[in-house]
Amino acid sequence: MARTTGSDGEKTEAAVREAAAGLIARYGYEAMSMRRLAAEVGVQAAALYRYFPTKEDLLFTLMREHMEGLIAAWEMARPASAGPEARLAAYVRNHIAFHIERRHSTHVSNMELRSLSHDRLTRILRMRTAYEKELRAILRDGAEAGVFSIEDTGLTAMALIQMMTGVIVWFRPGERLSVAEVTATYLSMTMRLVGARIDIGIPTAPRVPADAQRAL
Amino acid sequence: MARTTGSDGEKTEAAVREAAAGLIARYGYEAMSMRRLAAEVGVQAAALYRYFPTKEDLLFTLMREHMEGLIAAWEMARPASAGPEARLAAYVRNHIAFHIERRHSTHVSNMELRSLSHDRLTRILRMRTAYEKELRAILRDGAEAGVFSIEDTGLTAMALIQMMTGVIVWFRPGERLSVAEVTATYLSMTMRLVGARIDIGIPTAPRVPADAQRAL
DNA sequence: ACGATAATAAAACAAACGTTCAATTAATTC
DNA sequence: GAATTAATTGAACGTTTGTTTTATTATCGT
Repeated sequence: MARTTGSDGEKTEAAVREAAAGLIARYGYEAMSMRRLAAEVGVQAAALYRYFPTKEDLLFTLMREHMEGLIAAWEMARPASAGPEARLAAYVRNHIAFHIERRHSTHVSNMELRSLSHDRLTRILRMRTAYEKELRAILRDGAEAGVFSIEDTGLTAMALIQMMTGVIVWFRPGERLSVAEVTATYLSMTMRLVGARIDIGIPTAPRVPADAQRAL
Repeated sequence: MARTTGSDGEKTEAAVREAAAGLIARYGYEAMSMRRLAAEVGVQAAALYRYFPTKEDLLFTLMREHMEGLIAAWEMARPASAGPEARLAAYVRNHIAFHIERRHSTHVSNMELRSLSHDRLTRILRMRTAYEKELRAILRDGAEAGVFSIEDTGLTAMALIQMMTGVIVWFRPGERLSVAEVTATYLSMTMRLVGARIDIGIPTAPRVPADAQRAL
């Protein structure tokens, strides 16, 4: 009734993170009890407190690492120097790929913000704002360069992000559409939405050519 | 310690509904206790059970009435016979207006589905699907008539709905933009997104003419 | 082989939860 | 004005919650 054979702190902590993201995504933060989480990991509830002082610490860790991962992914994917269209395309591709790959933590980071304390909420929102600022900069540059037609940069950025993040609500891998197909379609919807004239770079998608593309 | 002067069943029930929508939207269904809700209404927790047998019944009632209201609003707003552009414009206007007006119940209906029992979840999703089907029909008609350029009808419908519903996440009345301005901008973003050539009907918005509208 | 430490189990805590029940008073009906 | 019904209170029930404490065992460095 104590330490079990083969137990390893790092592995347990990783298992807790993953199980927590899954359970919170499915049932919600408040609905997930520490005992249920412990059972999912195959451990007693008290063991969780060796890795996370409180339940909220666990939630905050998941969110912080999600946002850090998102920003890091964008910094890797960001083109060093390119036109607004190419930068926007890179942003869309990175955003959709990241959010589909990390569905659970995306759900957590988007739906459970209200369960954070004021300070921690502020810190997460700061990261989010920094990430969204990148998109606004791209849109502004494109509008000033005359390659985009945008009425309101901030509003367009929010609309695009909501649209893209919404993928995780209905997308299930292995159903009608592949990730590449979804990404390609969202890319052309984005380009049309911002008023870009040409559909730059859909090279990754071996997709059936669109039946009606006259507007471009 | 019993019936209070001036107490009225109908008024209390309405107050419970409204307070519940607000509390659930702010703190989440699981985080809202029946005692907290009762305190908000100015009543004891036991009194709530005169109107709603269980907490989940209350949640389901809020969601069902939200969806019924949304569908009813669309049936009122739907043009009897008009082209796809006008029908799409009506859909967008109705959707945004309804969701901004009923921010709280929208939040509830979108975020708390997982707290419903299987049967009730099915019933709510059925209503939602019926509502979304209207949009898909408009998009399909427009694509077939050649006035829209759409790659994937279902995917475009989901993208539009996510984009429009997302308004409630950041929009706060009385800030930078008015409802009319937001609606007008979303309308033209929608029209561009579906590849419509002309921007039919933005007559309701006394907006500063967009600085860059070259694509239309 | 052994001491130190890492990892866990088991039991317990007070607090909060949804819900029920009997008692009590206001409003309505006849 | 008495009888009936509507609306609510206050107290209580058994569970479940997040968390703490203490004891116990596995692992690792030496």
